[in-house]
Amino acid sequence: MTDGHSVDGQVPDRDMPDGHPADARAEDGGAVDARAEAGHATGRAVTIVEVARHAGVAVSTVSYVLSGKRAISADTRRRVLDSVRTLGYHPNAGARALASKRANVIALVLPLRAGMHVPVLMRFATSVVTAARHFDHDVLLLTADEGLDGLRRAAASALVDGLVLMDVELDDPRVPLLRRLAEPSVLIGFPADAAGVTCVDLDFAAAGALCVAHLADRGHHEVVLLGAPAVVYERGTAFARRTLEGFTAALAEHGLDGMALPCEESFEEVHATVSGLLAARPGLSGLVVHNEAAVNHVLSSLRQLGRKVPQDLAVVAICPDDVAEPARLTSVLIPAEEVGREAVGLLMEKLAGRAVPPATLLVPRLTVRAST
Amino acid sequence: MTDGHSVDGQVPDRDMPDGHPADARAEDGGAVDARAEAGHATGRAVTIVEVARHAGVAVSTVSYVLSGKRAISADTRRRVLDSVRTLGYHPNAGARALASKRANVIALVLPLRAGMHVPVLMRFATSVVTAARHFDHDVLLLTADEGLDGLRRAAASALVDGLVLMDVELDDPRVPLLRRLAEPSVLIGFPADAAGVTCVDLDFAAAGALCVAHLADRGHHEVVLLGAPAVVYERGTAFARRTLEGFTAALAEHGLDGMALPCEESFEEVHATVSGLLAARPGLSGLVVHNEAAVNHVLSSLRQLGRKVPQDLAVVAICPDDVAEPARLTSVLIPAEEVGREAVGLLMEKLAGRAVPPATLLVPRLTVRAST
DNA sequence: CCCGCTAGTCGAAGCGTTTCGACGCTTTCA
DNA sequence: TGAAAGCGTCGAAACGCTTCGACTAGCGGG
Repeated sequence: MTDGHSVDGQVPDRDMPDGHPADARAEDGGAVDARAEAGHATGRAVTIVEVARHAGVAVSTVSYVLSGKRAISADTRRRVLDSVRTLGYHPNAGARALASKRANVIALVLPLRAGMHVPVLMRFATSVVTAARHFDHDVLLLTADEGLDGLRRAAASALVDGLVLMDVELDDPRVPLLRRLAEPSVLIGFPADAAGVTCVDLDFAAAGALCVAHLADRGHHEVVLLGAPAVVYERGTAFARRTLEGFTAALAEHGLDGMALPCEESFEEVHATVSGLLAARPGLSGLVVHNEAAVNHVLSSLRQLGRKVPQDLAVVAICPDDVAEPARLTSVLIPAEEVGREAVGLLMEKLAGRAVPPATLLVPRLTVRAST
Repeated sequence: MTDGHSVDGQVPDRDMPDGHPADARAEDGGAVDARAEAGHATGRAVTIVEVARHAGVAVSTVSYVLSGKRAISADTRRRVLDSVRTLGYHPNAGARALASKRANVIALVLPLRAGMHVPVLMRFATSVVTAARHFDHDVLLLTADEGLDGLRRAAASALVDGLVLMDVELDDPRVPLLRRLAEPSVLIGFPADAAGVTCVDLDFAAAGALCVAHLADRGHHEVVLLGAPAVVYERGTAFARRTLEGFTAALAEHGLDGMALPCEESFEEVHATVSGLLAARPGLSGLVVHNEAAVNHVLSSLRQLGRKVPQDLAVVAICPDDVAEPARLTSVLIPAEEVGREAVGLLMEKLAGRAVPPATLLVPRLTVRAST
């Protein structure tokens, strides 16, 4: 409940005892960086020349202090850093990009397509932003509307140094373009032909298999996978297909009976699917749900049909923890944070000119909760 | 699947079999020709100097053709534009920003807080991106993690020209900062003290009142508002509070009996709230739901409790159309697209140095569907 | 004692644009 | 018939930073 304000602690200019921030004058007294007019949004910004003058050194020395690319004596370094703080200096991003040929910005390309679970997408997105900031990079948001031209434009104009793409399809038109782009890129998800591109994702095939193995362990003989909406499969979305493959293979491997069904996201459709399924398969005792939006509906539906979880039916979900946890669902976590971090990490490696593995598959982990 | 190549057609780099109109510098000739591979992401990018040489004009002329800031003869314009296309020229964003003091990038600040409905947030976000692109601007994504420092940094380094902030609280710590920033900003939502900042949002007070009026029209005498999770109110989120105010005022105005309740988002909690409510208020006949995440649970819950909508209970929702439509809910639309577009439009006006109204309230519209 | 190092610093040359002032020409209009 | 007022174009000066090469000391090794 104090969440809304927890951020404040990190912020120097809101330390006022009462809620009403006093006027700018009072704040400036306290904050180190505020003395220069910089604190007050005056017109012109502080430049490196002024910092150099203030510290009594050459412009290049300031630059080297800030970048650490050459040795600087402790004394000089301190003086420069002091001046930077006193004047409230922030390097001009455009000038820096022009001179260094690095914008320190990466593009996050996220097509918002039907059937994708937006909250999960956003978790990826925020983890990418956070990770990028750790490398002192910012994130430019590119959406589908502009299509390939958006990527081309951002790359060609040196607006961004590299790209992270989400929601990759098996036959994704962006992939051939990426192969030809000078800027490095990392995909979250796997296209059918991943040659020449760098990909990272949860190992969904292993995840599907893991769910089956868990249910087999628990002694179930007949299990069904409720997956993404049909449109997602038709489009060839990689993660959905791969889960399906892993699930199917594991079924055979463990000698279980079962099948997979796509699953829409409205309560009515879920309910129809579930009740149809239960009617058709009286022996069914295990359910794998790989659809964040539908998973709660599935549980409601089972409740409404009078089936107890896990007594009558065991349920394993493949979804983020914040969906699984409140519902006390045994689940394979979708590690959005980790994937985003990994993607950015790989991109930074490529930007540094280092080689990276073309494919990174994160090992799925299953957490047992109350539903199996 | 041919998409990946159809766009390539726009980069006419195959016009070259014929020699280019004799380039004076033989030595450079190689560089120009190499540009033919521009479509193929070769190393160095085309610069305005090469375009100027290719078109046989001065660099400044190319710039003026592209910016339209000075009159250029039709003939020259055509030649320059041809060269631009032939060489696949994209102005360097950093250089442009440095020289013009405009990055052509705006920041989208979106704190991802508990209780906010992410899909709705994303609709705002994408509409902001789309609108920004119409003004030839890109969007930098800033999240909460960096807090105020993120804003300060982006603004001070001239990374962005202006900011759009979402999910504004009544007492938002970002507002005082914005007032002091040189960069213009627009808030989506209203803080308690909106002096000195530009805000735009749906008129939630009017929306709440509109729902009550509609129910009163339908002859209901006792109505309840199911709102956002409690934490959202405690935090002082403006839109939640304002809906509440509008609702309460309208209740009095129409002489209706009723009250407002916060509402959590899990099915169990919703169900508890709803059944408690029905037990406590046997006369209740109308429900206003302002909680995108809970609205489907409310309907499930009513179904489970054997209450028919709208016969036993009328339901009006305040939510985006894609939630209301499938459920056939009478609703007041949250016009995310329109709000985003308006916010960007206002920001562009401010960037152009023009005055804008400090507050823009979009008039709510109610769509009658099957639930009332 | 000279040489070559290294650490620490400086000056200046770009980086690719935009934009300002200037320069010839034409038109226009007192 | 000039003066004034465009029009279309050019050259060059910024813009604020990074980075390269050069320079100076101080120092250890031959």
